[in-house]
Amino acid sequence: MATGRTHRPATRSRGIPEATVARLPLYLRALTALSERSVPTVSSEELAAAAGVNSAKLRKDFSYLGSYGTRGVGYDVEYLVYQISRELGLTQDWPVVIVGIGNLGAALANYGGFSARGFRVAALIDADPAMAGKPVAGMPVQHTDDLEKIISENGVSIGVIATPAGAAQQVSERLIAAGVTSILNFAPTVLSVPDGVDVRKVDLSIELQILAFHEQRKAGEEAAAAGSADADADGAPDAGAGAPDGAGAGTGAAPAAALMPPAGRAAAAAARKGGPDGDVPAVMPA
Amino acid sequence: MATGRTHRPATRSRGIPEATVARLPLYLRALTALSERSVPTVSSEELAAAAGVNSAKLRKDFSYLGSYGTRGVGYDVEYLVYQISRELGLTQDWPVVIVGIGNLGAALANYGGFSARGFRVAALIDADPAMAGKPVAGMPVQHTDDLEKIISENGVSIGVIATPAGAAQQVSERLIAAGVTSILNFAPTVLSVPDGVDVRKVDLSIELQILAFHEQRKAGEEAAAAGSADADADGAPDAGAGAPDGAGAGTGAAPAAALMPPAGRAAAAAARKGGPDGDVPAVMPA
DNA sequence: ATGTCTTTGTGAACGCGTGCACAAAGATTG
DNA sequence: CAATCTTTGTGCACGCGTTCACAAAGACAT
Ligand SMILES: NC(=O)c1ccc[n+]([C@@H]2O[C@H](COP(=O)([O-])OP(=O)(O)OC[C@H]3O[C@@H](n4cnc5c(N)ncnc54)[C@H](O)[C@@H]3O)[C@@H](O)[C@H]2O)c1
Ligand SMILES: NC(=O)c1ccc[n+]([C@@H]2O[C@H](COP(=O)([O-])OP(=O)(O)OC[C@H]3O[C@@H](n4cnc5c(N)ncnc54)[C@H](O)[C@@H]3O)[C@@H](O)[C@H]2O)c1
Repeated sequence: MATGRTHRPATRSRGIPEATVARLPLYLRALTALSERSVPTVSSEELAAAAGVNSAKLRKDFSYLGSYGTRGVGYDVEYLVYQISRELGLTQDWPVVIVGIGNLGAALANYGGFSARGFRVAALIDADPAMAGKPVAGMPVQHTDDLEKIISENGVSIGVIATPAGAAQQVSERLIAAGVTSILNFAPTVLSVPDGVDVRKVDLSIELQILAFHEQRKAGEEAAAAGSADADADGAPDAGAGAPDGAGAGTGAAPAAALMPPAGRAAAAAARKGGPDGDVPAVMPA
Repeated sequence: MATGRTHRPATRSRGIPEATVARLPLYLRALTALSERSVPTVSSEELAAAAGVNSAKLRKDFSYLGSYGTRGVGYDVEYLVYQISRELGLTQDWPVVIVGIGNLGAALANYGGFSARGFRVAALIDADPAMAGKPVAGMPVQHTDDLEKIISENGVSIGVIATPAGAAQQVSERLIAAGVTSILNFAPTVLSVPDGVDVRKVDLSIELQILAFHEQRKAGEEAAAAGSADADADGAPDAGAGAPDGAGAGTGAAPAAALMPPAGRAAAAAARKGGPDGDVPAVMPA
């Protein structure tokens, strides 16, 4: 996920819970699809299924927006599309700049889903002089020197950062100084920004690591289940992925032992899914 | 953000809370940086600052892994790097396939951050016959026909979907049938998957919409504050930056407004940042 | 050893988010 | 108009996550 937003009491602002806000785009997408099929109304049950959420949750979410449904019937699709769009601020135009037009930045620039929802790529900015003027997605790349001018002249308040991690903080500072108050950061770094500026991050690496964690846990459970017959029931497969935990020098032991030998790793690895996967070196970042 | 995971009791699994798991990669990144600078130990305070979280939260997170710190001193960097890596399952090799080698897929394939953490791109798969054999990121693109074989032979359990939305569900089904149990989905669709399969999604459009919501709210508050004297007095650099907003591009073509009630739309638009227009309607979400 | 100082690990309180369950509201039918 | 059926809107309870605050643990100095 991309999470983010610098901490904030969240209170105040009479408004909608953060969790609900994060789901509104999901509802909107489902509703738009229904709208295109000229479906006039939907029940909370149907819409919830389409959006992949619980229907009670959906109704509660909508209740924060007001009472837009009709009991016994459901919600008017078109009306709800409008209400959610308005709530999200999509009834206005949001110029956006993308900074760092490399592999990812170029892909983003070419992405059609941008303009589909009221967002407009106002400019593409890169520090590489060789890129300046070069057209990407039918739009000339502009040099970082003009960043402030571009932000200011276009009234940009949302910036997307797709530069290398090392440049991200500095780029964010320039964007903010120029007037940007919302940043979507693709660089794998924690951005430090002043209050009042929202930052959301998208980090591929983190997503994969979270998946790997669950994958490992699943493999562990599988191994445990296979090992002790098949009487799973509710075994509560301890987190430590089984073996490796207890074995490794217990807690409180002298920490100085830098890298420990990957003990029971073999077990978990062997328990992997089907497929002749013999090797498995203990690859480790350092 | 990317959020996701199909619902799940979440409880059970004697283990680490989901929220903690999501932060471990963050800690790991900060620790890796310290490790590269040969810093031997860090306090929870320092590390928390580097990771952008609360120090109490960090300590509690680590407490789920065990007692790896030394009171009065802090945490041994190398040791912690190892423990977290092990917990996340990064001490083993995770082959990954990317399906849909278009703009985004190609960018992902070229991304170096993949292999940096134990993930290895095992194959690039696309349905376009014209792509087959073409090298992307030094690796020949393979055709979808061989998807099952590729998954099976490489023991792949993590798949990345970067196809158009329309193809995502079907692709996920093929991946799952072939043995994949974790999916990172970049297509803007809700994937329906069986229990036991983890799905995380990254949706640029949703992130932007969430930012737009907060941006709009900020603009509303600002307008309200400006209307009632200038009682703010809170350092804030006053994001406005004085852009000739209202006049220029502004809210050019009304996007979806053509629909139902033409109510507060004008007000919302007028409340955009900067514009020192006199009016100031107390823009408020209904 | 003893005392002081630093920092961890965690008990406890609190707030947010989720989901159940149901009364109320309105449509629909007779 | 009354009865019935459908679906919303929400009160309530529960569990997870966050944060505070502090006792205990250990390092370090004397
Ligand atoms: N490519 C991916 O799939 C992917 C996935 C996840 C995260 N990321 C992250 O996104 C960022 C970009 O990735 P990429 O693969 O496109 O890298 P890239 O090297 O292809 O592109 C980076 C671009 O940023 C430009 N740049 C460098 N410093 C700059 C500055 N100070 N101001 C403006 N532009 C600057 C460079 O000229 C280059 O064009 C990296 O931080 C990467 O870690 C990429
Ligand atoms: N480009 C971005 O920055 C971006 C950002 C967010 C989300 N997305 C989403 O990511 C997805 C890919 O975006 P893109 O810009 O790379 O699109 P694209 O059209 O450039 O690439 C899509 C690729 O998928 C391939 N494909 C189509 N059907 C397939 C199938 N059934 N099996 C395998 N491959 C198939 C196509 O041949 C093509 O190469 C889209 O769903 C898009 O909405 C893209």
